[in-house]
Amino acid sequence: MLDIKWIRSDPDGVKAALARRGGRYDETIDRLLALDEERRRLTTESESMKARQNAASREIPALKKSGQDVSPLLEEMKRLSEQIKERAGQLAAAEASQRELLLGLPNRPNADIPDGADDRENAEVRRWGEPPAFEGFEPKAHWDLGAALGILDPERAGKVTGARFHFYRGLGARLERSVINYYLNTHTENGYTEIFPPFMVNRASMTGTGQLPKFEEDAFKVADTDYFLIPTAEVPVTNLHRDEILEGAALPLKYCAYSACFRGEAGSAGRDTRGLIRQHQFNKVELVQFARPEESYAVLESLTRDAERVLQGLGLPYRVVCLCAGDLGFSAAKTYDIEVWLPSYGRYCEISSCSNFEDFQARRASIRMKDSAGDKARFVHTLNGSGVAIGRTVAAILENYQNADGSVTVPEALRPYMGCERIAPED
RNA sequence: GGAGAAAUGUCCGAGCUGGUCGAAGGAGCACGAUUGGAAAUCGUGUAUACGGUUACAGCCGUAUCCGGGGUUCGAAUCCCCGUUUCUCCGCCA
Repeated sequence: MLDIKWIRSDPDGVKAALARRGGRYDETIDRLLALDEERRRLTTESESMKARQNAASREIPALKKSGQDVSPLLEEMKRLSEQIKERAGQLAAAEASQRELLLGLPNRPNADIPDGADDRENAEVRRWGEPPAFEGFEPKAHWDLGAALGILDPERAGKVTGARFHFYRGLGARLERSVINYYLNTHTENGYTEIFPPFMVNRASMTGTGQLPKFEEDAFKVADTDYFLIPTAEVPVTNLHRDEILEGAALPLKYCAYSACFRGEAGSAGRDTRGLIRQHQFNKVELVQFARPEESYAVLESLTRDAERVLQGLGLPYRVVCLCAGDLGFSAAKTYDIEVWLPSYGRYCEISSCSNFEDFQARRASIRMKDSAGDKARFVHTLNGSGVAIGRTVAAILENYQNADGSVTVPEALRPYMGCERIAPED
């Protein structure tokens, strides 16, 4: 949520900043300003009426005590009370409309990120590792490897549930579990506190991190409740400190969390229909940090490095790109995507997204900080990044570590978890 | 799932036969006095948000006694709905 004071004091600056995203927000901002003026007028009016009412409330008992007739005053107050109620209704309506418009506005992009309309204009920041050569054979896609090895079974998942779900089997299931454990262990050894969150959250939490109200169609809602299946552990973990004032000395708070993630993937019909890349349910280890505002961009750099660390540990080639303004997510001010090399796609493919939300989420979720008791509380900056997606990691391991005979070599770092060095076709 | 009880400021805890209650009292904390220093004692102070005004001092106003609605001239106090916690029963991993 943007600060209404900023919008009020610099509407043209807001319009210019949001225009970089490519959407049209000028009209919303103009409506917001008009509504804000109306809201403040109603506030002033109703507050002065309430002041009169409160004054009378103090007079009435005294007048009664001295035996005076208070009925004319009561008559006046009855009328006033009705006017106050009328104002209260108007004010509530104005506040609700204003909040709705504010909640619908995306975050302001950081001034330093590149301009651009879509992912073609993202800026590559660095690369790590080399795509494998595959001497003497044509590499297979992970879904073909998975079928041949008997470790991935989307067909039966289609029967049991529906499209975009998978059964993992045998060493496939074990590989998924090993990657989760390897990631969590790496991050907790690196100073992150492990969280195992609820996989369903309420509406306030979904609003706090920015999934609602605008993107309700993307979420799975549990029927007959007000709960949503989480699209990412970012939601429960960021909302862990909703409506709290954090101690400045404790910042940054660093959390990592495994969760299953559930996404409707509305609007992506026909994309990535095969394999593990785009599923309604997938696993992810997420990194979340709560930072002092003045440190948040340094934290974004270190958080991104922390996410990269696990790919380096697995020896998977990747690159880091800085998203251009047009490709930026709704809540983010700046985002680095980490893209892993996927031979079947013949290109780098998103496996992690590390973002600084500045105070956008903190304002929605009311997460503040204070250095000492006398200080005025101010909003923290929230950050998160996948550290990293598990299904896509498994896809990348299968494809990058495949051998000419159809087997897959287990990366060194996973062998203690897997208890084997190779995944070979079942006899 | 059923039946009861509860939710007050940083904490504990009054008020809950509606009226001057932002809210007694205590603890804690801060400052001051006392002391060679400390403990004890005494004194003073001790919420947040928003709006207005102003010299960023301050002052004025509004809101906040779990959340939301209602009754009333007036609600921490009465009524309704919800949430959470506790106790008992049921059910279970």
